[in-house]
Amino acid sequence: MAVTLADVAARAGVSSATVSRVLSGDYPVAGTTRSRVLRAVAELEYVVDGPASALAAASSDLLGILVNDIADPFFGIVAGAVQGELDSGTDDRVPRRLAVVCNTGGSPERELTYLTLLQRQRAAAIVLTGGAVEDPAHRASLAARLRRLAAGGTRIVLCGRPPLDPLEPDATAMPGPDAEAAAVPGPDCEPDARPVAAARGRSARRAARGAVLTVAFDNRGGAHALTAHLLALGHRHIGYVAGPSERTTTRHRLAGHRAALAAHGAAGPDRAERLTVHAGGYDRSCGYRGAVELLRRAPETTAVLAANDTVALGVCAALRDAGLRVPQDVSVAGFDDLPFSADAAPGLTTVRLPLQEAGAVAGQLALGTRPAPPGGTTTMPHALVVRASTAVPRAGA
Amino acid sequence: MAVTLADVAARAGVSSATVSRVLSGDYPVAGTTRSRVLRAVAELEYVVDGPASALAAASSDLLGILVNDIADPFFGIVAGAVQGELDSGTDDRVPRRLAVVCNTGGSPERELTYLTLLQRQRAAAIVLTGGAVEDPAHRASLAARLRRLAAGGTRIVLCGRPPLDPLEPDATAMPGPDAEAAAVPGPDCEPDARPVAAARGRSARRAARGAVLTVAFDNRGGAHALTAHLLALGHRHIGYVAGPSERTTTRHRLAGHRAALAAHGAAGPDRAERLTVHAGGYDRSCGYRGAVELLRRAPETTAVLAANDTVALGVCAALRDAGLRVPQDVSVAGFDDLPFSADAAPGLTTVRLPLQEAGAVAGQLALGTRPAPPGGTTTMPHALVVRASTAVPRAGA
DNA sequence: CTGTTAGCGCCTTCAA
DNA sequence: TTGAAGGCGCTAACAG
Repeated sequence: MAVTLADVAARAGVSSATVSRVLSGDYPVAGTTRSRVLRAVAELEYVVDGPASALAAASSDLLGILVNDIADPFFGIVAGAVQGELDSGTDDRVPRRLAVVCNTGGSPERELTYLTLLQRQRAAAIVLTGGAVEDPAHRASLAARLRRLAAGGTRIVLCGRPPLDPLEPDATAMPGPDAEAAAVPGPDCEPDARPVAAARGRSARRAARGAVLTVAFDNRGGAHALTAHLLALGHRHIGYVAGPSERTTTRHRLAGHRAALAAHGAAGPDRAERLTVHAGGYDRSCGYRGAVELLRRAPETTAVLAANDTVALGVCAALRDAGLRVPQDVSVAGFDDLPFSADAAPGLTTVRLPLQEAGAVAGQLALGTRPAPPGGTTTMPHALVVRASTAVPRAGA
Repeated sequence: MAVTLADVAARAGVSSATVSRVLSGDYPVAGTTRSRVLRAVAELEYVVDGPASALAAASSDLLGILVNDIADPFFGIVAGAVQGELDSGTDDRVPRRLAVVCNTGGSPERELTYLTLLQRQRAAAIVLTGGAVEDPAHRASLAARLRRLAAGGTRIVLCGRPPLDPLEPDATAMPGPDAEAAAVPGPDCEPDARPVAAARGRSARRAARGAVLTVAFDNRGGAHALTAHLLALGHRHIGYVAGPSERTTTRHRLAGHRAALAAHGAAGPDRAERLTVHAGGYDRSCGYRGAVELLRRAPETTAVLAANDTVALGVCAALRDAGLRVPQDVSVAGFDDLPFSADAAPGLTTVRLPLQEAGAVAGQLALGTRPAPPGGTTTMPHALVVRASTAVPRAGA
């Protein structure tokens, strides 16, 4: 049906192997032959058959990107940056690799499902972005799955979620470097993760092969900085509209928040608990509902931290609808610094995460363009961005 | 390296053909055999080799989605909806198809490039979303390319851009139905497109095969409604911060705007021209710069229409920075009704486009789940959403 | 530098 | 209902 290598070969008067070599580029071919082949290719409008080529070469040029919500700019920015790396490396007009963006909707099952689909396509690399679901069963099966894929040669990169748990000593028969790579805790590891001292130091070079690499955000540190900012302004009744409770992102940000409160000698755990509302998701309506609930529970609240910028907008809307002004009556802060945050009215105080950069790094790691970092984990810096949505609490408070 | 069909067959004590049949499902196999095979599959953690299967079956389960900017929620929402259709149809836990989201960045070359990549992967269908570039050369080569793909059996769906131009009578040797399908003008066709009367009526059923289908937005109508709304409020100096000039979306929205002005006997073409600023893109900063330029050219402006909601936010920011209040001093309206628009302060008056629905329809068309519409084009309705960013002009104006 | 020759892993007739 | 066998289009040795 379609035109094949053999057709081109016949037209150019060469063997199909020669055509293949011309097309793949990385093999010496005489100039005249090459141009003759290229002409035939053009005349016949030949397009390589990806599946056949992948089968024969036992490799593919697909890069998978898993996102929790493709409609959320957070993921769009990261995914776009990952994809951008595909086009950069090559000088050719046509990038060789294809990025496959898969929308899991935050569902663990779909995450696993898409992993299967990508494995089926023999994806060269897979980048998992955004917070991970914390359910122990899923956590374990996902980790096992990823390790197996990595061991099979698929490059695996986690972007925006903590590294895989360290392996149990006997969990793998192969003396692979995965264990060490995963064992050095990044900032988003469990606070109580015991550093495996013996594992350090010898893995940096080997980590690139078979290891699960990580590009982490400092969610904990960001939330800490944000809370410290509010405390410094004089706030003592700080509410927190958190994301879904079973997500790593949620827990780490909350932990940073609580740590800052504790360091300040501010609230006891039960009060902090009362001032924390778990929204069901990361969208605007969750923020709205969360704020309503928070005001009901704790009308004395003078500041609200939100799970992210989108949620923060919902919080602002709820406050406005309740007749409260931001920041005169209540301060509000978000997280991520998405593009619209600067344009909200008032401009949103937030923590900027370098999404673009993180995506680019993840992409390079996935392509093998960038050496694996020591320990397997790169941590991106955060920056507190103070805008107009936070101010000193009103006098009466 | 990986476990193959033959391995499973050996384990289950059957032939590889039987395993293949069990896995593909659509073939009679004895119950006991089937369960034995499935057990072997599970024990070996067998995963089908996509490329091999695509090669042998001469078909693939990849669906391509081209977007102009994956970080823009407009595209995220549409792409997410398209992808959602893949998971719905099947009752299985594992959807068979994989969506490939490709980010063109609005570049014609990359659009063509990704088309090649998808063709190479033998994608079953391709959905092109968002406004198209209007450069005649690109337009022609893209159309030719899409028609060829469609003729080759790839389902092609345009979502959010106008249908392909009608074919020249002799442009194709095959008596394919494409010509008719593309010939019935949707609302976003050229105003002067001559309806090919003879073509009507006989194509609806056949359009599904080999035709390029379209899901269109009524950009023209939406802009008309928005402008009429401002005119009704009493505005007479209405500025327009348009998108990049060479995009279909830009031109159609602008045309609707101008038509409304003309119908109202409002502005002469030269004045309308002076009040129109072309931003270089669809992002916030373009809106900001566009508004600054507009204020410079026409300080008497009392209302500004923006290319879309994101641009509108930039416009609002520029106005605020210029000491102007929205809507007291200047009214602002956007387009699309993205989620954040409701939360802007003031809430943005805009035109709601059913992005989710359009994406779903496009997905169904691409999967063949939904019959092709008569004429090949489905037009989605728009709705004017009036919020707080538009009001009557200030008294002095 | 170029041609020849085997497969890659699976699907799909064709027989049994 | 199941098995055997050929080939999908390409790449990667291995010769020449």
